[in-house]
Formats: sequence, C-alpha cells, structure tokens
Amino acid sequence: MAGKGRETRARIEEAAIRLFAERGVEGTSVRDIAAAVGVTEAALYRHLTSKDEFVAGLFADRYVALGRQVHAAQEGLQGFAARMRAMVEACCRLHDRDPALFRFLLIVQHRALPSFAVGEPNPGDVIGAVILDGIREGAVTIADARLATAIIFGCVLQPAVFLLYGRLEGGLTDHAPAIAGAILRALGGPAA
Amino acid sequence: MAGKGRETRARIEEAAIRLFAERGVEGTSVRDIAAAVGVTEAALYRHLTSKDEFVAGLFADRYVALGRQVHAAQEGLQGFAARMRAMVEACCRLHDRDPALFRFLLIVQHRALPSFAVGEPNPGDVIGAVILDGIREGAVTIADARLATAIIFGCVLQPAVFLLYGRLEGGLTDHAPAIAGAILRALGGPAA
DNA sequence: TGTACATCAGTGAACGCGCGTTCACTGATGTAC
DNA sequence: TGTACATCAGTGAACGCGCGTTCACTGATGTAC
Repeated sequence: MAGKGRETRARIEEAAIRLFAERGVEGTSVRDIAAAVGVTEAALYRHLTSKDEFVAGLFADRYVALGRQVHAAQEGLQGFAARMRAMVEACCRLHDRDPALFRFLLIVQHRALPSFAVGEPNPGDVIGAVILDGIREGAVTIADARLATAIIFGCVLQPAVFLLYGRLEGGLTDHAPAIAGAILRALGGPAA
Repeated sequence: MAGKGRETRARIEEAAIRLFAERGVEGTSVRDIAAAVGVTEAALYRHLTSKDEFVAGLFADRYVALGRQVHAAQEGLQGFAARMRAMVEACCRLHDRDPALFRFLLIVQHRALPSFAVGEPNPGDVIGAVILDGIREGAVTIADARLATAIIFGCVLQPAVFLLYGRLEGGLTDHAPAIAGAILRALGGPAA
C-alpha cells in the first residue's frame, strides 16, 4: 500500500495548489481540500502535520523545482542573450503548462518567502548567477545585480498577472520573445 | 460631532492598511483593527458595513488615488521619456512615503482587482494612455500596448517587493533613475 | 434662553458558524516464523 | 503454506477557538421652537 500513500499525497498536493490558486490559502479550508481529493479531513492528517507546515513545504518544494528547471534551461548555452532567452522561454512554457501552480507561487510568496531557507536553488539565485556572468561579459550594464534580478522577475511575473486578469491575450509563451527582448534591452544599457 | 466621525474613520483606515500590510487581510481580524484604533469591534461597525466591503472600498479608494497622483506627475510634460521618468519617480516617492499602503495594494490586488470597477482613473489606464502616446511618437516600439504596460508595472512593483524582503538596499526612490532608464530601453526597441 | 427631541459614536456582551485539529476505531496489506 | 502481528490509510464524530456580526443600551452633541 506504499504506492497508494504516495498517490494520495500527490492528489492532495495537486488539489491544494488548484484550490489555493483559485481562492487563496486562507480562503481554502482543510475540508475543501479533503472534499476535492475525496477523503475525510482526518485522512488528510495522515499525510501532513498541519496546514501551515503543508503550505510552506509545498511552496518551498515547487519553488525549488522551478529554480531547477529554469537553471536546466540555460545550462550549456553560450552568451548572456541566449541564456536569458532560454530561461524566459522555459518559464513561460512552465506557466502555460500549469497556470494554477504559478498563481499559487505568486499568491503564497508574500507569506512563504520571508521564511524560505537559503542555499536551495531558487529562481532568484539562478537568475542572479546568470546576471553576474552577464555583467562580466559586458552584456549587462545595470550596476546593481539585485535590481537587475528584480527587473527580470517583474518583466515575466507581471505579464503573468495581467494574463490572469484577462488584461493580456493568449498564452504567456506567445509573449516570451517580446519579453526576452525587453529584458535584454532593459539590462543592456544604452550601448547595447 | 461630524468632525470626530471623520477622524475616527481616518484612524480606522490607517490602522487597517498597516495591519493588512503586516499580516494580510485574513490574518487581521476586526478585533485587531478595533484594538489598534482603541475602540470596541461594535464601534467599528458604525463606520463600515462589513469587513469585505471595507477592504474592497479601501483598495478601490487608494488605487484610484494612486492613479490620480501618477497622472498628475506627468501632466504638462512633453515627450514620452520625460513623462515616463516623472511617473516612475512619483511612484517611487509615494512608495517610500507610505510603504504599508503599497504593500496593502500589492497584497490585496489578487482579491480586489477582478471586481474593480472600470472607468475610474486607475494606474493601469494612466500608464496605458502614456504608452499609446509613446507608440504614436515612435518612442515605444513594443507592438502590444498591454504587454508594455505589464512590463512597466513589473519594473516598478518587483523592485518594491524585493525591497520588502530585504533583497534590495535603500529606498525605492534611490533606484528610480535606474528603473526609469531600464523601462525606456525595454520599450524603446533596438533602434532607441 | 430653555427645553424637547433626533442623531450619532460609542460600550459590553453575546450570537452562530466554520475553522484546524484530534479522537478511538476499522479493514486491508506487508512481514516474520 | 498458514498464522500472528505490525503498519498504514482510511472513517465519522467531536473538540475548542476565534471569527464576523448584532444586540440593547448610553451619553454627548446638534437642531427646532
């Protein structure tokens, strides 16, 4: 029955992410999640120790996974522009494949990020590392690497938010080339 | 006693924004707000009809006010670059003057924006109008005005979020010139 | 200028409800001999 | 191969708590005659 336990855990996480994305964390009760999975609330507590811990763990898990995937997308590529374009493209594809997951990460960041463990390969660090390379090779002329990271985040996440509210058409992937282009120009300084 | 009523209402709004910014809307109870103001919960209900309506009204009020101030900052200026720089500068100054208000708007947007009334002068429309002028005068080469708006939002809001989590130094105003520069390059296309 | 009434911001106590969590218990599967 | 025991995912019912909201009531101020 070890297989069944794994499977239920996965179904709980999937249902929770979807519900959290739709109604927020505080707007989603343990009963709601249990009902969506098709078990009792008590059964949920075989797989998690508390709601708060569950949310924090779920965020950390998915956030680290996103960091890993974004890192993998640019690994082996040469030059700042190519790496940046690959990361943006990967991020947009991941968004379109699972918009609920993205919305979950967006919503929960304000409560989960402050207590997020350092050292894990999160998206911020991955982008930060690429930025530093970009500064070294002269492709990035913005002096503050952290501000540059913030701008990259903003250029990807805010279009995702606009999409969410119907203020942008299509999928995020459709806008990926334009977003990557904007980022490269924004960071590249007047001479680029 | 009309003056006292006004004054209490203002104190309620001020305390609520601060608490919402610190702990989130669902993490702040009506009791918390009442205690911060120094009255009973029942007294609060002389000034508001329900918590939900209060939050929605507070968001709409402050969001529209922000739109108006951003609009005023660029009014009368000539040229896309000058107007853009003025709006970014104004936004950063407003942030630094009242970070709690900004955090409140950031947090609540996900619940309040979908039901936000159209027609009011909100920041999105203000920026959208300036973008259209920018496209007309050739300073903006990104084809999709809404994507351009999203990118501007992202380049200002995400640094504000980074500041919140201590991942950026100083005040937002310190970064205003760099942010405005990045936005102008991002939107200006390769020829700019 | 006094008096009668309306209005309004406040109090303190209570309401029902839904929340996260825990309880004792059940039945199916895995494991040791 | 059969039997005894441990493990584990599940049930249904209940728990105490804090939430948003409402109650009847009070005292101060504003207003009409």
